[in-house]
Amino acid sequence: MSTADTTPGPAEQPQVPPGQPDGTGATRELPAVVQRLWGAAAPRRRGPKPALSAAQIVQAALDLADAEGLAAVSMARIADAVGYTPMALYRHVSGKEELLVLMADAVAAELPDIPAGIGWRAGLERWTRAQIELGIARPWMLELPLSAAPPGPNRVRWIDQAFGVLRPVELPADAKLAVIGLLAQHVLGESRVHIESRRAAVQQVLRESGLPDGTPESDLNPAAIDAANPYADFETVLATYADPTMYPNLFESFATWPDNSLTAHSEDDITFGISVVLDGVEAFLRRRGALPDDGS
Amino acid sequence: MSTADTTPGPAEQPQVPPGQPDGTGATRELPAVVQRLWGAAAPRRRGPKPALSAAQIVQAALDLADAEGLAAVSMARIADAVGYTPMALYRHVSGKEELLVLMADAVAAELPDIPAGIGWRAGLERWTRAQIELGIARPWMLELPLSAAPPGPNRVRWIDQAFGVLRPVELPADAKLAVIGLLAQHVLGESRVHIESRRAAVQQVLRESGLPDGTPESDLNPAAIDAANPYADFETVLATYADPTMYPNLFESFATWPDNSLTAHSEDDITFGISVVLDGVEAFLRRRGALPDDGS
DNA sequence: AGTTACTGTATATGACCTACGCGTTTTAGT
DNA sequence: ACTAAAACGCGTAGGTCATATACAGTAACT
Repeated sequence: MSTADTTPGPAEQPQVPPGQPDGTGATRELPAVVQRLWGAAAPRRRGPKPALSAAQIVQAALDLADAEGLAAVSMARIADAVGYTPMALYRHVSGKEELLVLMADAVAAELPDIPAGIGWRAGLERWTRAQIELGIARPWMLELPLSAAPPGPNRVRWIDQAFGVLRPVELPADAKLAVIGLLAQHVLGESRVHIESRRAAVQQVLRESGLPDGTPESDLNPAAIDAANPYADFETVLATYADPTMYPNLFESFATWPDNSLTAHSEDDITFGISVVLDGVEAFLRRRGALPDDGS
Repeated sequence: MSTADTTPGPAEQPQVPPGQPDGTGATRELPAVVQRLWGAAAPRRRGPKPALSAAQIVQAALDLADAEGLAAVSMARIADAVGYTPMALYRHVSGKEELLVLMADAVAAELPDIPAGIGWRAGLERWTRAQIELGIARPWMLELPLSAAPPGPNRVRWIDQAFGVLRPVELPADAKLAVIGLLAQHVLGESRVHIESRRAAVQQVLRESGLPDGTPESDLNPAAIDAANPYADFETVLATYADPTMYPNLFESFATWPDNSLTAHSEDDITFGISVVLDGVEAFLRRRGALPDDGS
């Protein structure tokens, strides 16, 4: 409910679709979805007052995705949720693709503010971790076909936060952007791995307890899920099919394994990933002489 | 989806576990797709000799995906390509989900061997770069819903290669696996960014030259694509809608930008990402005392 | 021979996105 | 106040998709 219900964008650009000629000559027509993303301040027009709104539609889509996954997000289901017919949605959203883009930006609104003055490393760690946690809380985000999705206000705000963290670091802006982009990539992969690993663990618990496939995760013992080995399938496959002469290096490592079994991806792995990447970033910053003297 | 309640599927006949149950006690029923992935040597049975094969189907799917993207990969299109009816495919593949898993493993067969003895860092760089290049060559790979996809022989071989690279490094196997997993994540994000950046550049060239949206990339001047600024949309959006007071840190960095414009993601960014991550890995290895003395 | 298992096919179902056109409602311009 | 334009929500329908089901032909085994 606290999400983007009303976009109070001060940049109220009434209805002028093309960018304005502001000297830079960047007068290029922007996709319609961009206008919808950026406030697109409703210019009072004729006709009946709309009973439905894009925000309502997006909210219903978010609820659906949270409850039943992205596959459940269909125009029909959304229309049902808001109490209208499927075709009514098309008055407020150009199509499903645009809806997904709006969803992607809407979730970014929930990302927290990074407090200033906590240092670049702690700041970047918070920035990265917040995104990973968001990805874990809303696994469907990773399924979004974000191919070349235009940036929305909330996502830009999140980038702005990263630049805020990097404010005391003396580095050209393009280098900062490269670092931020690197962390954003890491986030994507890390939450993906975490989610898949958890899904595998849930599957294993389901199989062991003999419950049907559609059992909701809430019916399971959380401790059992944490204890389950998400690599169980992998191990079984290797033991059943794989030939040691075919994968000599893998089996050699297996042999020296403490208990011959793989360890689960967990919270510790998230910390591991962040710290390794930030170590790399720190090396980069040092090499560029970008760290203040107290940043040793 | 797993909504199929106890639906055995049309192609469920060979319940004979094709692999040799070698008495390790790990006799757990594996998903049917695993059997198809791992050889699953067809036991000569009665009936007409199959004219079609799973390999043909997968190949046709790969061709389709390469030519027109993953969205073009439908059972009907594949059937048309191989000259059979859509339902014929289900005799060789349990469904579309399995087909996608088979595709994912099939492309991994093209990954090269990493030569031994080139050192852990150069080896891991090759390993990482090869994957990124594969992702760029086949962008649809990143759209695959690989949720908890079981590993296939080619993918396991690729993991084995990584363990081969890390052979001289003294590290417990689980730590090696964590490092490999971290790099695999990085690969995912890096190719994704690269692809989206390129797609944006193509779009920009298309718009500038006034060509229709469906124009194949091959009709464009490659030099123009390389020269195009993939951040053009981002810049225009910021200039048109964004308020500097709303994104102070971002605009401050903008102000000190050399030429006030963003730089393109290119080959250099791939190198940057790999080197930063490997720097982090190196710091980790050093901390664990895992590097041989000559590895300074 | 008969039996059995396996092949590819034809038909059908349900879900999905969305183009098109309709009647209705409200406001802008006169 | 009156009119006309514009926007609203809806009904219908068409196309694509994955796949369940029933069927006819074929090859091996008994």
